[in-house]
Amino acid sequence: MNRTASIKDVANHASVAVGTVSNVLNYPDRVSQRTKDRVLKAIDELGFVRNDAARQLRAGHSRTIGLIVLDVGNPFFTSVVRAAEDAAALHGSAVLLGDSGHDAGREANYIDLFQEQRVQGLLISPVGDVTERLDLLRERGVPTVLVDRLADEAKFSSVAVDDDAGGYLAARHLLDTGRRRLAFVGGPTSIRQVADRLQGAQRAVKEEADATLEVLESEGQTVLAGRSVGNMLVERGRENLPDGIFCANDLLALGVMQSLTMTHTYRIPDDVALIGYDDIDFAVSAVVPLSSIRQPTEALGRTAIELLAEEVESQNPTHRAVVFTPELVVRQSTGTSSAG
Amino acid sequence: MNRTASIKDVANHASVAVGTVSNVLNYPDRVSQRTKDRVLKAIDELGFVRNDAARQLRAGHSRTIGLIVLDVGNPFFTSVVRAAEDAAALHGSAVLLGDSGHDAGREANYIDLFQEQRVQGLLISPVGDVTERLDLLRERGVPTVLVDRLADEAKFSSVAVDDDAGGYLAARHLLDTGRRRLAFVGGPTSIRQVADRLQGAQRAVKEEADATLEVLESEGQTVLAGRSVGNMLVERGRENLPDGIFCANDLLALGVMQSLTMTHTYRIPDDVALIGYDDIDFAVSAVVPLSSIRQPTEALGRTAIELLAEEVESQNPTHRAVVFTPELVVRQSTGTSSAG
DNA sequence: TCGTACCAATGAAACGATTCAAACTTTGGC
DNA sequence: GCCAAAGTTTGAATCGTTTCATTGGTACGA
Repeated sequence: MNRTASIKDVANHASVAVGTVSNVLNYPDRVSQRTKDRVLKAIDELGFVRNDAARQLRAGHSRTIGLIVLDVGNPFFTSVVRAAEDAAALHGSAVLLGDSGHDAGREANYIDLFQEQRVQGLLISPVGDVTERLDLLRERGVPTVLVDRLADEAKFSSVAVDDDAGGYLAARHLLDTGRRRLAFVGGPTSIRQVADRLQGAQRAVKEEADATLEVLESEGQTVLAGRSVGNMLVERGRENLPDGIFCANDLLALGVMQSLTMTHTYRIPDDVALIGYDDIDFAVSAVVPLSSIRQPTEALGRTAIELLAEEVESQNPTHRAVVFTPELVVRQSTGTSSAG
Repeated sequence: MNRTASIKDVANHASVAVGTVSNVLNYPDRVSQRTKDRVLKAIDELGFVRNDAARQLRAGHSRTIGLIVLDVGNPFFTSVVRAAEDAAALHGSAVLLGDSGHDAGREANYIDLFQEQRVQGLLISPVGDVTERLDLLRERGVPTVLVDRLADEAKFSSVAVDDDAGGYLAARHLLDTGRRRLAFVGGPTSIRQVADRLQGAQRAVKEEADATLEVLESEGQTVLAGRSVGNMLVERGRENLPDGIFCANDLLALGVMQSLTMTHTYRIPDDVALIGYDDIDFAVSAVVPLSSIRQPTEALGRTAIELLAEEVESQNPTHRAVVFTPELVVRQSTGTSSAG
């Protein structure tokens, strides 16, 4: 077999017109059972596969949606992607995935590629400030939904998670379990997520007259950064130790946990309660299973697709910004002091 | 602006023929500087973006390569993807990424989608046994390279990593640092990777007359599975403890490490050396930085693209199977007994 | 028997690029 | 000033679908 079969080959083989073959594929109800059978048989025998380029060219629109994330390795995005794919499948669309890796150049490449492919629309978790590029997309009429980033509602729809609420949730949980001398670990605070989570925590702490919140700025958001903050706490000694620690993400929390438990100086949660953020897979299998704040990633992905579908279907551009509230996951690291 | 500009609009706007616009885009050398400038200006003013569907339809082939992996969340695949994207970019192609999530249905959907898109070729890390489906692809003339899976060289090219060599490397390292009573942790051994790594380890142990290798089968490849094996070891007591442990992956090793160090009964590497496999990000930030076997994921991704390019360019199907040897990464967990 | 619906099937036109033979223009040698 | 060669530009044909006005056939009621 030399060339892949075309719809014309199928038509000849089944002794029908090309339009009929097309109808079998797109509007089966318009075709009688008898000819439908013949055509399907011919398709099977010739191994015909629809040429999407031709279909798209004629139909004027594709069946694909572009999705550009900052890092496919990040479980947060992995989960969003999975949900988006499933939701898109329900709409009969497929997702083309691009990984910008926080690199503006790669992101630009993907935007160009997806434009050339004439995707139905674009879901993007943008690198830094790309207002100009996104404005261009808007002018070109490519419906776009921002993921994990709030947008000017006059211009774009967006889905995001309320980090302030997440911070509040974490701190409130520590307070509810009787902790009063809290510490926040995270940094740099120039990162919006970190700042918002801190702000939420502060809001919760203000509700309790006798509660305090100390901010321990970390150098980055890694296990090692967490461990060095933890080591510092160990050195400060027992009387200066907070009784509840909220870390801006789980990696930091795992690092802090390593420092505090490695030396066997302190016990979690008896001496100090610990809560992280993101609920990564490792949280549950830490030495002391880690309480955390879980982001509704499936809902994010699903809703992003739905917002995009809205934009695609309706002509007049009414944008919506959907904000989700994260969820508290309680594990042993913030259990009520069990040692008694 | 209603409709996106076509090449014809550009031609009108610049007062040239459509063929000239096409030449500007594809063969700039054939066009004089003067008209090139005029055309580029028109392209800019109209915001023209090439319609890839039309180009592909006429040109007969696309500029995209399909890549289907088992799990984008797995750092192994993330790294392969990244390398493949970069290598493809050098060839002027873009990678469309599909995540089968170990699900044959999703995999089939992506294969269909990519066929309809008429990708240049397919890189796939297949779910289970898909010989039939892949044979179909071969008949249809879609060049295919298997990733992380050896293939019948008469049919497909493939890239893979030599797990036997990796197992040998790990065990040999333990032996070289003076350990003699080794243990292998992993399971189920029905997984090819696990079996091969074990086999390699056994080969190394046979080289030393006084060395032994005990197999501790785990239930899965998770931190928790590792921890339960570790707890079992702790209970066995010091005299029955191996002095070197090789885990089939890093998660298991981290679990074993938790058990052994949590109780402060044993010290790593003084009482027992520990080495994992995969060199995940967490390995370096474990309580005791974990030695591991690193797979050459970048080389895998790059080579897969190159093999595919070979198949696309040459007509006669000569397939190659490229096998890479993994690399030993020494960290503290197998350091020579420093406590002395 | 005729007229009217209705249902199926037809096939030419269109989508927007690339390709390529042909037409046109410029250059340089004599 | 003429001619050939080299360099540019042209525009019709083509890729494989979808779309849709039109045709052919059948059934039913008058």
